Amino acid sequence: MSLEEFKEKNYGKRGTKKRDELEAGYENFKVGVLLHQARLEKGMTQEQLADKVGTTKSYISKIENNIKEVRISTLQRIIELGFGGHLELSIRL
Amino acid sequence: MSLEEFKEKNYGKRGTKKRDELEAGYENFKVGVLLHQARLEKGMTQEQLADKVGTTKSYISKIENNIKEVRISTLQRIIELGFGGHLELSIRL
DNA sequence: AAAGCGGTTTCACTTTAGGGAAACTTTTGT
DNA sequence: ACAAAAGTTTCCCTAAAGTGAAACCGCTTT
Repeated sequence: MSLEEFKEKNYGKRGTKKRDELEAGYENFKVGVLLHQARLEKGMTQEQLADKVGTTKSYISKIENNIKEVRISTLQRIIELGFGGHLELSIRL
Repeated sequence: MSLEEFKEKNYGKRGTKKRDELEAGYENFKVGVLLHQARLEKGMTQEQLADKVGTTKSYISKIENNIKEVRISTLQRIIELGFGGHLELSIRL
């Protein structure tokens, strides 16, 4: 899914400053999108995910919107506890 | 490559406390291994990599040995600037 | 219209990644 | 055996992640 498709699908016509900023860094953007998409696929709310992980919905929101950079271990923890899945990492040279 | 294979290949018979600690968290361990392996494949020293990324060899060493947790954006930057590659992230549900 | 729900933002605090310099250790090459 | 190169560890600082509580914003639903 492209950045444009994602924006259209998930944010429609609102368009705040924060979302515009996101366009500047697509790589960073992907982390939030990844989590957002996975959560939607599991049909969970931010609060449900937060409870499973042992955090708050405000924190989940910040990650999905790339307000906060995230550690690899943090993303792994969220995916494992929240979804029962795991994060795959690989380097493409 | 498994944890055992990696240990045998890279650390042999020495076995310090730090390396023992690494066994406790294989997931974390993988980040260091990933970077270490990529660097060896490129035939670079820690110092050469550090110079390309704009940091120091001491920092690279800490990441490879999991002394420091690393942010996703940091690992991306190292891979892009250091190797000209990119980090692939995916969630396995 | 107001209560409820999902999501976002703000404020505020603590911990730790990011970072370098330098000393130290291990490995390698001659 | 020794010097040089590669890698590790320690010390130390600053900026940002990690984190929650609570207020707030839109949208439904009753």
